[in-house]
Amino acid sequence: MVRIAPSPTGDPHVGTAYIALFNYAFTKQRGGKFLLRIEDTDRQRSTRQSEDMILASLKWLGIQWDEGPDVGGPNGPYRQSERLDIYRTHVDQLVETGKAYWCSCTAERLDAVRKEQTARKENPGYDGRCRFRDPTEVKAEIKGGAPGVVRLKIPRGPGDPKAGADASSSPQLVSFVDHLRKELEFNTKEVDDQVLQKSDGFPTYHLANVVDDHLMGVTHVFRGEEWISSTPKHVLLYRAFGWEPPEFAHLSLLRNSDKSKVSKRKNPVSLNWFKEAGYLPDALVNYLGTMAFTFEDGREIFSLQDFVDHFTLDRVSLNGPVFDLKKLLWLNGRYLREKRNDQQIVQYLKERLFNDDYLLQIVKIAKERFEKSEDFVSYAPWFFSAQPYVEGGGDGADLLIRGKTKKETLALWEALVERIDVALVFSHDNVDVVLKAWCEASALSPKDAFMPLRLMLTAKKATPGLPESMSVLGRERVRTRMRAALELIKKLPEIPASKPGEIAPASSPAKTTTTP
RNA sequence: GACCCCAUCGUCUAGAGGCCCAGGACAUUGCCCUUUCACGGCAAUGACGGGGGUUCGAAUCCCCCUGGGGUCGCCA
Repeated sequence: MVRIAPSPTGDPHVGTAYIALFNYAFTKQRGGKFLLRIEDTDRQRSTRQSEDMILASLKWLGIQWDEGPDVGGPNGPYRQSERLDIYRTHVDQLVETGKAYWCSCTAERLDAVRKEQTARKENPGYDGRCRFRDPTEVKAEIKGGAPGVVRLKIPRGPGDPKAGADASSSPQLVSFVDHLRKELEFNTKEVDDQVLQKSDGFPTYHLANVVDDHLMGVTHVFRGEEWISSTPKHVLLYRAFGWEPPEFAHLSLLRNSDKSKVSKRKNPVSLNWFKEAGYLPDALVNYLGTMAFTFEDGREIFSLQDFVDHFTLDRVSLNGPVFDLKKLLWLNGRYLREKRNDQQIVQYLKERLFNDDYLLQIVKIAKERFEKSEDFVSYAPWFFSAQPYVEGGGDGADLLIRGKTKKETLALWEALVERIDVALVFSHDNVDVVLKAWCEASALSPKDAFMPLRLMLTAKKATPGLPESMSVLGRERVRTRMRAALELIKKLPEIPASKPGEIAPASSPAKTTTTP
């Protein structure tokens, strides 16, 4: 029994699919079950909409689970928010057996402690104040309104600054086997007295995932490398409950081209985007498979079933693979040519690109501007191409903002992408607000800023209004187009002024015009 | 900074001591096919991070360094 346990915050992530795929292959090969659990313990950020998208995306990719919130199963419920009483019981049990304790420290105090520790060059972490206090006193404070959390009492060894009266005489080591590596060992002085239950009564990931994995009968945990350093906490938790931990294996993380952990700021990561941008699910699954696995016979093109059939842990690689959109594109092309017939492609185009819903949105914002059907095609081709500006051969010179240097322009566009990223809903009205706020904060006039923006998104000077065009394109496409265009700007020679075609002297007054 | 993980072409990787002056794929470049562009075919460029060991012999084993990454939250 394995699981994928996504957190329903935001868009479905390509990393979720990647981890899900490896879990799926491992368990299906040995006839095991695959369950999907929703880790919605973050009350603020979890949404049902996000959950729905994640489920839909994984299904789109053909990765189907045997148990989950939508299909049910013997180990439900599969949403952590529906298992609160279970966690509470378990937390109580830990407190009663002295394996965990209540803590009433405020966020301010914790910050201060961390600061001091950092200043003293100690590792930041909870200092264990409430661990050594009278529990009834702590309880009273919590009743009186102090925040109340429950922390795990990590066994402490000698020389551990957080040990207090609990220091045992021998070093406290925790080890576990990572099936893709070897035995990994940690000293508990590197492990924090982790919060298990937050002050809102919800469990933290650490508690919920351990309790659920145990109760749901999960035998193997395949997850991202980012979890290695919290695995000791989990092992200690299993131990506190008196349970046997599952087998662990940590997969290396997908990377941006600069080798950092893949992120939306540097790469498209939303499965929604891949779907909208015309990537085929089987091609994407194939590609994700190649990110950390190679077939013994060297084949690079394989189906999900092939992957399941041939998967083996000793052919999993641990280098952090760079997610290379170019290679995915090549693969996708081969799938389109070799694994789809003409009829299927027509069908696919209708569904993905020329579906009624999308066309309707476009017509709604563009119809005033055309008089016959073909006008529509010549007027709005950028609704149907991935990167119109870049593909159109633009060099980026006309994307500079009037009166700004290259560097200033880049900073401004970056700031706008940032605002677009955090906008709650990508509706016409919201985009309008975002654009206006950005102009205002940057002391820009829309007149100077909107044309280059329009160009980078559409490669055209005449388009429907920017906010409505952007909202129809959607956040992911807007971000991707902007990022691609920014790369072009970066390659531009350093020219102080920004009027295309105009060579400004070194003593250009451009800089003096940057502030109104 | 502390702890941990990782280390072969620009990228994904093959390679589990001699078969490797390192093989494949993407990307790049050139040629062929072709009215064009693609597709396809052929070819070229291109890597074992550095230093010590072990060994008759090391990309492969060990150590150190370096580099990259992750974690250090009442987020997962």
